Amino acid sequence: MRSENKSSGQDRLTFIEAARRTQIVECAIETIATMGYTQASLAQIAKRAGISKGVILYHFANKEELIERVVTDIYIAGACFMAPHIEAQSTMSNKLRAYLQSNVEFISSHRTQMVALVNIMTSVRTEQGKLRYDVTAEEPILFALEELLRQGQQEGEFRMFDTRVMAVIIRRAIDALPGLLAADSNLDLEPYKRELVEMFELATRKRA
Amino acid sequence: MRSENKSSGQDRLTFIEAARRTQIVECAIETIATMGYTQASLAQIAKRAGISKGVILYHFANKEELIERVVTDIYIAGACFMAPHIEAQSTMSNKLRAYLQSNVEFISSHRTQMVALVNIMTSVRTEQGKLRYDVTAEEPILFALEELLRQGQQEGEFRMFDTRVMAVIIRRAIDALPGLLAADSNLDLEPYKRELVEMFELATRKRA
Amino acid sequence: MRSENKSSGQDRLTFIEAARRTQIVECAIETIATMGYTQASLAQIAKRAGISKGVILYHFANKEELIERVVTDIYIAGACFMAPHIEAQSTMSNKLRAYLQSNVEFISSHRTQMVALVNIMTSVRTEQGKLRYDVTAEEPILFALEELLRQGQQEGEFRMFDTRVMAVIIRRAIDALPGLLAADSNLDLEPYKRELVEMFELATRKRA
Amino acid sequence: MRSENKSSGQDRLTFIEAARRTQIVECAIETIATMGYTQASLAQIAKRAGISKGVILYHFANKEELIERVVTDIYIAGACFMAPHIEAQSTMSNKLRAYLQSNVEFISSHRTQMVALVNIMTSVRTEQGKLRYDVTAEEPILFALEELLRQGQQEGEFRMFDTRVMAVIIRRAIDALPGLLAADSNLDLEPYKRELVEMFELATRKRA
DNA sequence: TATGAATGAGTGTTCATTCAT
DNA sequence: AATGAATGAACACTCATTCAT
Repeated sequence: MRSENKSSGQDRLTFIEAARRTQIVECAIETIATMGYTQASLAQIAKRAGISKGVILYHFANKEELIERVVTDIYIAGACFMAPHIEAQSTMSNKLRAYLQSNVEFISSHRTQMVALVNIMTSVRTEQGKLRYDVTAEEPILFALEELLRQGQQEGEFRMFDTRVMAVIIRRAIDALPGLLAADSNLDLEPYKRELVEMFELATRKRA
Repeated sequence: MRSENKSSGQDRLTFIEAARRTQIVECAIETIATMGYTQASLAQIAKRAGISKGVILYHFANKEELIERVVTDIYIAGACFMAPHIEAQSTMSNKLRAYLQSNVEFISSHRTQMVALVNIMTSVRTEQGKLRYDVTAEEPILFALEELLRQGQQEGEFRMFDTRVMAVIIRRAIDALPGLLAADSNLDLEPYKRELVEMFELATRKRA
Repeated sequence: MRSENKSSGQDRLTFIEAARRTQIVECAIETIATMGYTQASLAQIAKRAGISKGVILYHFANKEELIERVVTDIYIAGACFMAPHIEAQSTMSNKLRAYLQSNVEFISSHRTQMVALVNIMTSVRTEQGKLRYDVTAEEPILFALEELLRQGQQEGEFRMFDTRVMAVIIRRAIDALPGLLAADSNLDLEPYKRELVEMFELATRKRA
Repeated sequence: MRSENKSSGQDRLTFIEAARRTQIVECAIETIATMGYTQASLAQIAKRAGISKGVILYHFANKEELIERVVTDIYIAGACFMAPHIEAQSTMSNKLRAYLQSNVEFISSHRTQMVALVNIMTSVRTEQGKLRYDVTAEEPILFALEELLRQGQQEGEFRMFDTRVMAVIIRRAIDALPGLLAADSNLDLEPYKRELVEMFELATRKRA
């Protein structure tokens, strides 16, 4: 098992081990998306997976470790999906549009994951009571977006707004979508995509 | 006590009863803001109030009722503060600016309450696992804002965006602030206010 | 309840509270004496007391706090029993005899308590793995005995042995008795008392 | 493996098998000495040995069997060290002195083992809750010492004390040392050795 | 010979809630 | 109007043990 004897050389996981971990992560996502993080006890997750509670703690040292894995798995999937779209564009305003569009598309095609993710982000707290995975705490993500905006300003495409404020608002606008999906899982996100693109083009472009 | 024998006469609460309820609500707010909703057990709230756990459940039928009171108290205070500012304006774009400005000002001057509120909004769930007090679930608030936007469109001040989408994004942008305050309680909100006003003016105004 | 709101002024406990605490402590003692500390879970103790597990944790913040109470209760009872016997003697060698005799008598008349106590002393460990209540860690007790021995040396009654070593051996010799009782609860301790008195008289007295 | 198919041939163990068993026993000793018996789970022992938990249970039928092996290994080593010293003496009082001295020396030179042993002796219990390896339960050891004392009395070297009581006290005095070492692993045992020898000579010798 | 995987009973602890006083 | 007492279900987590490979 991974968490106990990491001494076994490489981090290469057994086939079966990797499969179990994936299965558990998926069941955790479904459980959290369905019942909310607070109700998603290990017992509930195990029940959904059709395994015993102990199995989870065999593969993950903690509930914390499981949740962290859920979060990073989703983040990585999102980044892998979005990156090519953004890099394919040359101007910064086109990159911003690609950022918004591909992000909404990813959310739209990964609804369960996104509902779970937002759930986690707004629920899990550190021992000091601060949100553990909050957008505002997700510095890397926020910073990358700020960087894009800054570059757009330097190259004369964007007006001189406060990049931190704009980045926060953009992330918040995007992160609203999973919440909307949680309330109505059949919601059509197309209008949101169009509107987001237009709105932030208007809000960022250099004034005439 | 209120919850059990509200039939036994008028809805007028005893003086002492009202005071106790107010005190408990305030302590609940402080506790939630400090430790997060999940850690804010009745025991913790009672401890902060210097009373026994039972007292809370004497004045409120259950924890749910207490939390609901916390939420509505804060909402009412916010609405009372914002309304005059908005009504003082005649054009819809000025009303929107007043909406944004007064909302940020209220948040800035009620930090503890706002942190608690956002905490509740992102934590409390119904039995079905849906967020109980989410912005998206706060139809009245969202609807009022949509109404303002719609009227601005009708009067030719605003361009023809999707009012629901715009309303959601505006609310999300504003609701980001308490989260930022929770992370850094000394944060200066002035730049956010300025930027929000400018951004949404750009995003809503009729194109040249 | 005591552990939660110690704000209530004096440490005066309710009648019923004190009774419950006493009852729980007694049941804890019986359970530990019967099944050993390791098996004496809160569930077992509660079962023996005919109450729910939660009641114990209502009256004692921790299992740790309960155990500490068990230990100090027994210590205090022992000290209260032995003190008058020792103080009644004027010479130090007579005080040592009174110490040994009264201690054995106390053990003999509090068999269950003593078995539980030794059980705890040899089982409970700190987070660093050291015994929490070991004789060797019971400095006050050891120190008091050393003091008696030292005074006996100063007054010329005892020979010049290492007081710390002698004190440890005396305590160990006495602490052996509960273990013997645990193995055979009907064991007659009289011979032990006589022999202990004689042995340590021979071992401590000034050589001819 | 040994426990299951010991019938399938001689009791001769494979080389590799013997080595593994020795290694596991040593790691168990270190783990118990370091963290205390209660914390010394199979997982911890396996971790220290760099092997999987299952290996231990492959070589030992259960935890109990492993612990028993730990205990007997240490006992045998102690007996092998002490026996020659004792047998080299002709008078019984000299034998008693040799017994005490060689025992303290063995303890002093096998600190880890002794700490582990005492840990086990004071922790492991039978299903009925009695100590499994307690001194008082170690009849053979106690009996051998009693025999030495009895012979000393018969040959007129020792006074007529109760041999059982004296044997218990001697064993308890000696068994105190590992506990002292656990608390302070650099403790110098020389004073203890000298004092023990003198004390028990005074306590056992025929009165003038 | 060895291991990774899984289990299920058990641990101490928290908590909203009930109820008699 | 208020409290102290009690409850029982739920929680994350630990552990010795089993078993197929």
